[in-house]
Amino acid sequence: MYNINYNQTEKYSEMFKALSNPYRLKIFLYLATHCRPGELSTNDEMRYTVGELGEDLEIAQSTVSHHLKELRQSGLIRMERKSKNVECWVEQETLDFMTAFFEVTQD
Amino acid sequence: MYNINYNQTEKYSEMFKALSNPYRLKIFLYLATHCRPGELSTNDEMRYTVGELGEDLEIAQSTVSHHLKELRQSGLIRMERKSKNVECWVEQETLDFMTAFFEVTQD
DNA sequence: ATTATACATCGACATATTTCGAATTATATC
DNA sequence: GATATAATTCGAAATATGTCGATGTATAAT
Repeated sequence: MYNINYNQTEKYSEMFKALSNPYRLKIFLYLATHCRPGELSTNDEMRYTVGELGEDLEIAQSTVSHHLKELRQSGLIRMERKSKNVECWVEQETLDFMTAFFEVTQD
Repeated sequence: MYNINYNQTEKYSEMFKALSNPYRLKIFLYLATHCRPGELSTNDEMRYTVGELGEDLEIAQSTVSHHLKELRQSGLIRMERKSKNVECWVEQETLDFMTAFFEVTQD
């Protein structure tokens, strides 16, 4: 019998829920895979605005906004207003947290 | 811009949905963490029956059955009838598939 | 101040999920 | 065959989620 941090299961289930919706998963993957290696998420080049995501992924604007909010609340992405736009990018720490989950399940 | 297997996003969102429910996540973690290293899932010792899961996790029996079905359909666990009981265990291949997801999001 | 652009929130409807007791099915025992 | 045990399916009610047009709000430009 092994210790697992059962306190964190709520957090994990929230993040899994965030990724369970096809639109949200697509948005998340789009952000994650457009982060070129070596570049930091602090670099404007690899952030996407709400509008860009809607256009690129062909999702209604209000729907994108709604889903981004959920992704943000679960901790998977971060958002920051930059003048008229709101920029979005993945939260690396949360990714590491997720990766840890599947390490716990190994051996 | 990086290749990602967008064909597999449906499968991934299904698995994430399976883990998004607190009960299902607990069941899955219970199965996963009670697999002691070195033992194979083909070993009866580390399988759990539907009834055991319900008792140990204090979930109504029909609820457990329902959630196990969803975990199985998403490919996260396997089930096999053994006389009166149905034994459950995690599907290692699917775990690897999940782990791969977060490797894709890295770098 | 007016106008334009980008995003968030609201409202509303449709659909899906969750949960568990009750009824049903499968298997074993006597 | 009758009974007991284990699990699935059914039914039903409550709750949650998904979607998007319409409306509201924040910022910038003129």
